[in-house]
Amino acid sequence: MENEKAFVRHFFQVGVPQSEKLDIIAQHFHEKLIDKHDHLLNEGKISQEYLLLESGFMRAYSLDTEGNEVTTAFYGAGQPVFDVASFFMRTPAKESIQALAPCSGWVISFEELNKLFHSIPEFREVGRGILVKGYASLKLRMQSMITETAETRYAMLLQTNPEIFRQAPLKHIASYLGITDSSLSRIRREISRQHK
Amino acid sequence: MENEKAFVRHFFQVGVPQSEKLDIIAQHFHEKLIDKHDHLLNEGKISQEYLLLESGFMRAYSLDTEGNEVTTAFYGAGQPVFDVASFFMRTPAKESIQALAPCSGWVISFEELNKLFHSIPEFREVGRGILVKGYASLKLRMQSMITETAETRYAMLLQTNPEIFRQAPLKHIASYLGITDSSLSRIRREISRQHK
DNA sequence: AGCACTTCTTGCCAAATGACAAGTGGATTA
DNA sequence: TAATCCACTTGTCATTTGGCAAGAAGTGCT
Repeated sequence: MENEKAFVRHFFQVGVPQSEKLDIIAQHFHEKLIDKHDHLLNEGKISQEYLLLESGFMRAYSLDTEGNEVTTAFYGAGQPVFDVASFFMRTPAKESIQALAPCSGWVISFEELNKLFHSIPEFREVGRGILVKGYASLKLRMQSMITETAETRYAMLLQTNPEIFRQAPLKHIASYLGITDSSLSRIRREISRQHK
Repeated sequence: MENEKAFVRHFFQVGVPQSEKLDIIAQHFHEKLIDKHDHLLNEGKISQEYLLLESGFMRAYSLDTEGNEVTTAFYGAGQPVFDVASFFMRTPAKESIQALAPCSGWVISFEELNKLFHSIPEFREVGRGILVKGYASLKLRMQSMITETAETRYAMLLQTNPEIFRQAPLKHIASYLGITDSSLSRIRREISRQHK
């Protein structure tokens, strides 16, 4: 049996308990390696691959009207990585997805994923859950952006996602938090002063 | 025939062309009227109703840590209205949904909606499309929050969703834009000066 | 009509953040 | 090794925004 795809099977095991169905699901995923700094998706292209990231670290980013990069998401091992709008609506992506470390994972195409959704009800429930959770966390982030200061947002990110700070340069984290890298640097100085 | 449910049928007609399937779908929706200022959903409750708004105007809002209301969404006629996370994950809602004008529409329960999703593939495609579009527009809003000034966000909202300004008080619009009502007032003054 | 309440504006000042430029140290590369 | 680039910090100053309080105008209720 394809024991190399243990990661894929494990990922869906809670939602799809039956081993035979897990087999079918796992069959449709293919291994994917991405070098550091390489892209899974480029702005303007249509997202073709739904990736389950087994190891490594990635980020999504887009360009604002002045051409500055804005990091919109970070992805660690164990997370699904794809551009929701581009992948499901088959429209050109408004952002790029890039590896910040050497990455390995498993991909499936839109057509294959849809086939599985149609043939395995539990699998499409998992798929919907992934969408809904992404939606919910984006909403939380928006809420935090509106109601909290940059310093609080920084402190919370550091507490809840410390791995981001080990893998991403501060300028990416700054734009993710909605501030400039200078401001982030000042915030860090203030916090380090308080901790003396 | 249930011609009173023409709105529901029309809503799904593009995604579900077959009249017999539209019949089945329409059968599962029930009429709902909401008085001005009344709630479709209260924070802490589990969202039970997926609403298609036929007429009226609504908003979603939550409370920040200091107890201030933050408006997170506006809904006009023709839009689906529900708390994605609460409805699909069956968890307590983090926000409330309130009518800003007398509303009428059509609701379906989680169980009934799921039944339809499982039995009518085209219908679940429409359902996914609604989710994905909501996700995409929330992402756009986050991008705008990060890269644009409050004045630009105001100007764009006024241009793209002028109906909001006819139906919602400025304080709701302000928190939706991520600023205080005082700041919004100042922004409006500056813009009106420029237009002289 | 009268009263309370809400909405919106405005002024004043403080705090947060941005823009720009310079400088340091580390990593990479020719 | 030298040159270059990148990440991060820091300083200065301008701009944006918030907090707070007051007031005008409109709305709704009794």
